[in-house]
Formats: sequence, structure tokens, C-alpha cells
Amino acid sequence: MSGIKDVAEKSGVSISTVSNVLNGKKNVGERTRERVLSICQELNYYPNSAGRALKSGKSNVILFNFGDFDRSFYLKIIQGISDCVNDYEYDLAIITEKSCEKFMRNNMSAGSIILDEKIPDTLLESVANIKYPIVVMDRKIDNPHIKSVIIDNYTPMKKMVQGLVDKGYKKFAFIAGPEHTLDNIERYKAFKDVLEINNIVFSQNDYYAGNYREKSGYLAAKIFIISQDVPEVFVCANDNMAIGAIKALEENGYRVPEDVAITGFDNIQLAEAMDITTVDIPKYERGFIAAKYLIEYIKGKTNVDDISIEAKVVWRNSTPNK
Amino acid sequence: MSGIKDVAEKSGVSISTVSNVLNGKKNVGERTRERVLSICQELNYYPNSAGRALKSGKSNVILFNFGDFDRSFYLKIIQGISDCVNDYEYDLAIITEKSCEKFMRNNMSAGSIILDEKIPDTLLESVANIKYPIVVMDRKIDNPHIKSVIIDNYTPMKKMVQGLVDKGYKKFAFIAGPEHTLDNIERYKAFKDVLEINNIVFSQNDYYAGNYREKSGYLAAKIFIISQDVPEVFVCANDNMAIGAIKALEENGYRVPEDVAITGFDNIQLAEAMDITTVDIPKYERGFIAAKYLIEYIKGKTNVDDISIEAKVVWRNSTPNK
DNA sequence: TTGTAAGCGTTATCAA
DNA sequence: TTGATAACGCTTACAA
Repeated sequence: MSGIKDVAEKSGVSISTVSNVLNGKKNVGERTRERVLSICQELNYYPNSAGRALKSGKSNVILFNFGDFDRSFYLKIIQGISDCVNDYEYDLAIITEKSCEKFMRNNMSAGSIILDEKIPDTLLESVANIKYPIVVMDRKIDNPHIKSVIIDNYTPMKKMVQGLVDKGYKKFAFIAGPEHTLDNIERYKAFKDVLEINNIVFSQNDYYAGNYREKSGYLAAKIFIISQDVPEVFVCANDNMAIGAIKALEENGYRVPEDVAITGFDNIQLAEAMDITTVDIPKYERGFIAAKYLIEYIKGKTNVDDISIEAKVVWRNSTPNK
Repeated sequence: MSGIKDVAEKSGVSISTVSNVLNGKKNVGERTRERVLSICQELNYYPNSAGRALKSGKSNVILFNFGDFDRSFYLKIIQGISDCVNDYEYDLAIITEKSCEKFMRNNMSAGSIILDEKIPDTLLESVANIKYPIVVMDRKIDNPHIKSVIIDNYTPMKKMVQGLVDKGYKKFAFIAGPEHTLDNIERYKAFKDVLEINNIVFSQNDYYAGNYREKSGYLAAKIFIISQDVPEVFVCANDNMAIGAIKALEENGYRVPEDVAITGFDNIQLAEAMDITTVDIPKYERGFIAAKYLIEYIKGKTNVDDISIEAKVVWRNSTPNK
């Protein structure tokens, strides 16, 4: 493998000239530039990132961390991030929770986008600084170098539940996501607020704390079935759990939506295929915006507010009129 | 941010001693080691990968390249890779086609797993060497430093199509994937071989060259519908296209499977939900094995053969008896 | 317009 | 058991 030295030698110039060519500096003769460039090609030369990063302290790599391999809509987010990162001629590296801290701290990237809730706020706060900004999705951290891109969960959830009330539903159950996550908190709050406004009673028995996985939705429904307390409608904090719940219901002889109605959140592919009423989150756009924010911060536009993204109710056949 | 120098200073030892501690060398006193380690913690010290990579030329990073954000089963592959990489205490970075060459060449990783068909063989051959092995999925490259992990597509496809013949199907259509991909070639060959064995005629009109995306399956079916030449069964080279085809059929008043039968390949989540007969590929295992092969090569076990993974037919309701 | 040389943070060699 | 020092490949003043 050839290095800058080989290129310099073969071109008959010094390594600094090669470096200047590679970095688009203007202090290089046109002919020299061309020769060097062609020699680079010929030798298949690629700059060693280690040397470059070590000296310059700069990097063109954006990190994206995600962790839940069950949630397939993450692919759309990645696509949005990827497109934006490419637009700005940065490089994207997607990493898992396990190596996240190491990658963030080892000076090989310019900033991170964090989606995985398992990465603690404290870690992010200790890593972020003016030279290393971070964008977090679906949570808020009060730090000048950490920006949030969040979904407005409250408004569409409120609309959806009010819609259910208007359709005549009276007995609700709520299958929740992880209780510390911002989006679950908002979704649940909207749900409760609507019931309260409409004077509908809701007890803790009608609440199940899941974890956004299909299995926990399955389990939740099973428990309602066993305790002989199946509601008119399951409001689920995401689609995966709604799907799990439907499986449990159908396995136990309940028809959806004839016997029990159900709603999800996210509008994943399967929710469409299974005709589940849900809330559509613009996934691609979410990724794109997060990346855009991060890169613009890196480039010096540090004074931006958190961003909130709109989501919309999608009515489907899982919630007929009562 | 603190470096090795800060740690050395605060511990009252030289930087070489700190380095020795960090790299688990034996030539360090027990008390020194403990003190250094605790100071590292205290200062929140993380080695600078650039410096380390530059000097040692080594890296613990495994690259995984994938590109098709439409195919959600990739998440399972990633999960398999991730688990294996973590088992061996390596780090995983997932990258896109766009930056793939740069990352492979910039000396910041120990090897790559390549899934994206858009990365050309020639590039891989020019990058791979004894110090930088590559594992490719779903294709074969004749190079001592590139190993293949492929699915045996032929056997299960043959079994599935023969099963359709046995069920009484006589008029087939084939919706193919990208024609240069190994898996599509094998799937199509198995299909044709079975028809030939059973003396069933198959003309080029019954063949549509798609690209594994849902849209191309949709388009394919639409074309068959328009040309008034809808077969008894669509054999699709993957599930996504089968799903697209089903949508086109249902939109045009054809019932699946009553009017038209259909099969897919991959066994993605949606195929299960939509009750499509397909071939199940062990996705997680595929990723895990690919990573295992790569890391063992990196560690010196260079003499291994290509690996072929078994896949199994899953009969569902989309293919009733004729 | 080009070249010389210092230095980024680490590891490895060798001497103490 | 430790420490001084050179070297990795690159960028960047600054000198020529």
C-alpha cells in the first residue's frame, strides 16, 4: 500500500506539495497538481485517516447510534441520515451501543446522532463539547452542545384518542413503552388527558408497561385476556406492540376489529399491511433533519433550537365505529 | 480531553508505562498498574485511535457494508454480526456504499463484510490482502483473501417449485431479481430446471426482470395483468416483490390465492403476516457466521473454505392445491 | 510555487 | 520494573 511518501517520490515533489494538492490548497502549480493527482490514481493512493486525524484533529465522519434491531423503520431513518451526510460530503458510520462510547471518544468522528435510549444522558453530556456536538433523537438534554430532534407525539395521539371517543369507544386499555422514554411519556399523557376531558374512567388495571417489542404487546394482551378484562380498544404506544397484541387476541378467538379495536404508533410497513390505525412519523425526514442539524453545527452554526417534527393520524380498519 | 501524557503525569510514571498498562503488558508492577488504571478512570481517559492506529497499524474495527434500505431483514443480519463481533471484543462500524472504499483503504479497520452488490468485485480484489481480509455475502470471488458466505438457493427453490407442480400448477410466471446477482441466478435456474424436468413450457413472456424492490414486483404483476396473461402462480425471487405483486393483483380485482397463487423468498416479517409461501433464510446466523469467519481469518486462521448456508421452504396459504 | 521540519498521541525498542 | 526516544503518515508554519 502506498503512502504520501511514495506519491511524492514518484512525482518528484515534496510530501508537503502532495498534501497541498490533496487538500485543495491554492499554492500549487497547475502542472504539478495534475501530475500529482494522476500519480495518486496510478498508485491507488488513499490518505491514511490515522495520520490525518492525528495531525489535524479533524474528521469527516458522522456517527449514528441505534440499537433496537426489532424496529425496522430505523432503516428509513438511516436512509435519511445517509442522504444528508452524503450531500455534505461527510461519511457515515453506524455503530451499536456497545462501541458507542469508544467511538465517540476516540477522536475519529466529528459528531454523533444518538437514537438508542440505552446510551445514558450523563455519557452524552460528558462527551459533548463545542468541538464535538451531538444530536439526540426522541429525548431532551439541557446542554448547549446537544440538540434534540423530537417527534410531537402529544398532538396526534390526542387527536387519535379523541377520534376513538367520538367513534363511541368507552373502555380503553393502554399498552405502554419503556416508561422513562420521552415519547412514551408524551403518548401516554395525551391518552390520559383525552380520557379525563371526556370523563372516561381509567384505572391502573387498564395499563400495561411494555417495552416497544412485539412480544411485550403479545404478553400484555394475553394478560388482559386471562384476567377476563378485555377492553373495547387497545391503544398501544407503538405498532410492534399492537401487532403482538393482535396475535395474542386472534390466538384466543378474539376477532380484530369486530370484537376488539386496536391502535398503534409509528406507521411501520406491517401496520399498513395489517390495516392498523396508527400515527405516521416521517421517518426519512427525521433522519435527514437530524444529520443536517449536526453538520451545520459542526460547520459553525451553533445557535439553533431543538426541533419538533409533526406526525399524523392514519385511520384504518382496526378502529371501526362502535 | 485528557491524553496519555496527562495520565502519566498525574500517576507519576512515564507514558510508556501507561501504554504498557493499557495494553496489558506484563512488565509493570502490580501497584503501578492499579494506580494508572484508577487515574485513567478518574480522568475519563480514552486512547486516541488515530495515534494508536498510526503507530501500531492495528485496528479492532470490523466494517459491514450494506446498501438496500428497503430490505428490512438486513437488521437481523446486522444483529448476528454485531453479536459475534462483540463476542470477540471487536468493534462494528456499519457503512454505506458511498464511503465504503474510503473506509476500507484508510487503515482504520481490520477487515470488512460486504453485502451490497453495488461494491464491485474489482474494488474488493484490489483492497483485500493477507492483512485485510474480506468476507462477501451472496457472491463468490476467487481470491485467497476474500471468503464467501452464501445461501444455497438452488435446493430450496427446486423443492418449492416442485411442490407447486405437485399441487397441480401448470402456468408459471417468474419475477426475477437483478440478473447479475448470484442468488437471483440460482433461484431462477432452480425454477427453470424444475419446469423442464416436468415438461412444462416456459417462455420469455413469463419472465420479468425486477430488482428485489416492492415496486418492481408491483410493476411486474401490473404488466402481466395488462397483457391479459396472468399465470396460475407467480414465483418471485424475493418476498418484497411478491408483496408488490399482491398489491397490484388485489388492486385489479384478482384475489390471492383464490385466483392467483404466489411465492416469495427470504421469509421477511411481512411474508409471515401476509401468509406467503416462501423460503426461510437464517438471517441472524448468516451475519454471525460471516463475522466469525472474518475475525478468525484476522486472527490467523486463513485456511477456510467458502461457506454455504441452508435455507428451508415455508409453505403458507398463498399456494393452495390447484 | 515549492520544500524543510515540527509535531499530533501512540507503541516499541532499548537502555537504565 | 521503568523511562527516554524514535517512528508511524500526515498537516502546517515558515523558509527558500
